[in-house]
Amino acid sequence: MALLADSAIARELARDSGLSMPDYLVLSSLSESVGHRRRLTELATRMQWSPSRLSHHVTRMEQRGLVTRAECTEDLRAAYVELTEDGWDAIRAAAPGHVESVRTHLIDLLDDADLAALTRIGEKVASHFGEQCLDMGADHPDEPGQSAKLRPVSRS
Amino acid sequence: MALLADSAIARELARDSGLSMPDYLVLSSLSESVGHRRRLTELATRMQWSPSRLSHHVTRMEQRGLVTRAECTEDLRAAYVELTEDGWDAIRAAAPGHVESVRTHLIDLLDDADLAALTRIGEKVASHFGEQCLDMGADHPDEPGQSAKLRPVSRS
DNA sequence: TGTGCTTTGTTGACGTGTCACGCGTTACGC
DNA sequence: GCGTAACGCGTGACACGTCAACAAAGCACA
Repeated sequence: MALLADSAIARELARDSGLSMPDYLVLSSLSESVGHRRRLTELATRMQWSPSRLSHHVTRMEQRGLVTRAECTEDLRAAYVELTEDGWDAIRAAAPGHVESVRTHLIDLLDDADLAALTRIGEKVASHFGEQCLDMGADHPDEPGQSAKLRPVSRS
Repeated sequence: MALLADSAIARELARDSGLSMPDYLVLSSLSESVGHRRRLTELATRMQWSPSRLSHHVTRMEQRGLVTRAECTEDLRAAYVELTEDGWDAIRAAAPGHVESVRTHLIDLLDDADLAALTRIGEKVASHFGEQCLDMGADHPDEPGQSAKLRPVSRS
């Protein structure tokens, strides 16, 4: 079910933009942040990732030139992850195709009742666990990085 | 949503039985098969896995003594995967706790309408893709290996 | 000041999964 | 039969994640 959709969407993303799904999520989240940068832990909690996971992934993305690490003068333990030019280009190029892909492989298949049921189920399961999957609001919707939320879509 | 449930269920499985989710799936599928054995490709298609993935995973499970490879005399290219004693013990020990876990973390949270919606959505998405996620029927329900289908559960 | 706890992040080992490729076997057209 | 294509499987390189251990910086408090 969702797994099928997921992997198809991921494949299309990789094919069309050379980005993996995690790449996309990181770039997207950074692109929504002030100054296109963010503290590692902050980004990790925001994305519900473990710090370790993010650190590993940032390392890989750094090697491909999509992001950089920058040190934080106020707190010497901390580190910033920052979008590079290439990273910004990449996410800008990838976003439209990706949301399109999500739409055709998932959203458009379902009617309003399905979508409602889906979000309802999501909420139940989420609240059964520790919650905090709520939203914690994007503070600077900058342009790309549509989080592909499950809200109904006004089809043309 | 499903991701949360998934990982919680996987964690419990690992804690209680030392099996990973993929381990469980392989063992479960084998336990439902005639002679507790199956051709690699056959098993792979049945599980919707790539042959490569299954091969890798069987290698790992082989090292832990859960399954064995056996050669196939009719077709020398082919190979069987076979449940060992230990593998059979492992799946038998793990199954009840696992279905219980699925129940408490997913099924029991949802009412009938939710479950109906979930299967409906699943079908839509599945049929949008190549289908064949239909059933291809287990040919020898032997005992364990409950596939954790999304059918409503008669609660006591 | 020093002592110990917390926070932040990195690292290594390892399990898992994909993709591309190679090798031997089988099937098939001629 | 014989050449070739298709099949079944294994493998290596690499991406992705988790877990546990660790280092360094901040912080609290006597």
